[in-house]
Amino acid sequence: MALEHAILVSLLEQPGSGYELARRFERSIGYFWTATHQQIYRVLKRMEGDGLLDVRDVPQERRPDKKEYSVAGPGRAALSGWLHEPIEPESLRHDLAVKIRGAAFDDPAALLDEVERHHRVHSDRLAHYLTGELRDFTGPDAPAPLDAGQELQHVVLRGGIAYERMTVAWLDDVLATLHRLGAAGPRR
Amino acid sequence: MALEHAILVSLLEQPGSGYELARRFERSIGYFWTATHQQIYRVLKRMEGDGLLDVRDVPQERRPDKKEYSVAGPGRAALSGWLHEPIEPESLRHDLAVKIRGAAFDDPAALLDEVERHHRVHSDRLAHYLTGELRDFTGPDAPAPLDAGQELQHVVLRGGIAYERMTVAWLDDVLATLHRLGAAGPRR
DNA sequence: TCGTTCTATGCAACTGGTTGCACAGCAAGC
DNA sequence: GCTTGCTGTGCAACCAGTTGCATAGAACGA
Repeated sequence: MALEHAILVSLLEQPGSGYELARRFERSIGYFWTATHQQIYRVLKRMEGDGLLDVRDVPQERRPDKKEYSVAGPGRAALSGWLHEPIEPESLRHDLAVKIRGAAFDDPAALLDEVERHHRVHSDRLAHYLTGELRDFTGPDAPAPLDAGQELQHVVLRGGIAYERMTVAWLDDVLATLHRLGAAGPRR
Repeated sequence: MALEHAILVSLLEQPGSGYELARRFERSIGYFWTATHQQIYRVLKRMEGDGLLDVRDVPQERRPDKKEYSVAGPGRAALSGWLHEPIEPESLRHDLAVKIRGAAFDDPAALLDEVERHHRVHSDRLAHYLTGELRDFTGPDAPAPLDAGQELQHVVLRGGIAYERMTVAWLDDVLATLHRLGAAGPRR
């Protein structure tokens, strides 16, 4: 259950409410682990019950109160334990690849729009990551000597950048292949 | 539920039993969608009940009988419908990245073994994919002009190859970063 | 002959994640 | 004044996927 661990890491980097966590999962943490707010609230409650997290009610002006979570001692221990456990190298789960192979039994050209749409999404993500990298790590406003935490965040971000770059290049390959098949023989 | 669709594609490419499907999910289809035999049997049964698949009992010599599944008309229609639906571009779910960010709050050097292990697994997968590519698509024994289905299988395999290559390169980057941090200051 | 491996199928319990819905206060624009 | 959108929290139902276990015949080597 890596969501728990992702939450621990995120709260160690910066304590926050469920809502704030949900927003982080749309951004940085979400680059490599996604979660909806419903799930986050549920897991936070369980983790609090298990003593992994501390909560603090924070009244706010001009907005609803929030519960700010932070990592308690046992939470830190749980994370440390997990870090020392081996995990399975994970495999892809790529619907689009299933579709592409399935297109052999349908009209390959019909996939063009879909593939182009994915291409746009991944290009946008790539641009977004590159902007973030410039802002936080390589640009003039970035902290001059990065500390260990920042170095590690950067190497993870470089992974996201590499992934998106690779995906965009592959989708170019897919598009070229689909065009080639469309030109050769429209359908089976 | 892409497992259903992955099964349809696989059975269209070649009818087979649950057991054979499970083996394919360890190989080619498994490059981009994984499933255990328990799940496959359960889904096959449901799909048969829904009329998407036909079954045929095949007695075998020297081994237990098997049920050979093939795609029925409605199954083909279901696949075609799905191919025309847009799907969400998916995001990574990468435990290792969570661990790497978490290492900032523990001993980064302790991750070295784990990262090296993942590096080996991905290198092996890459080698395996490249062997398969040579055998089925680019080598002298490959069919000379590929048909549409083979072209599409090949472009998907190229995606797997690109993914593994990218991952191996990134893990090199991660290793270098961890070494650098270990040399600079052992722990926080 | 005995343990192991391979083919072949399956159930049951659990857990993690998704989807749909609800409530509430406040701000901003039409 | 009304709708829209943002912050903030949550429940309930469902579904997909994992884990552990069970069975059974045949082959194969120690």
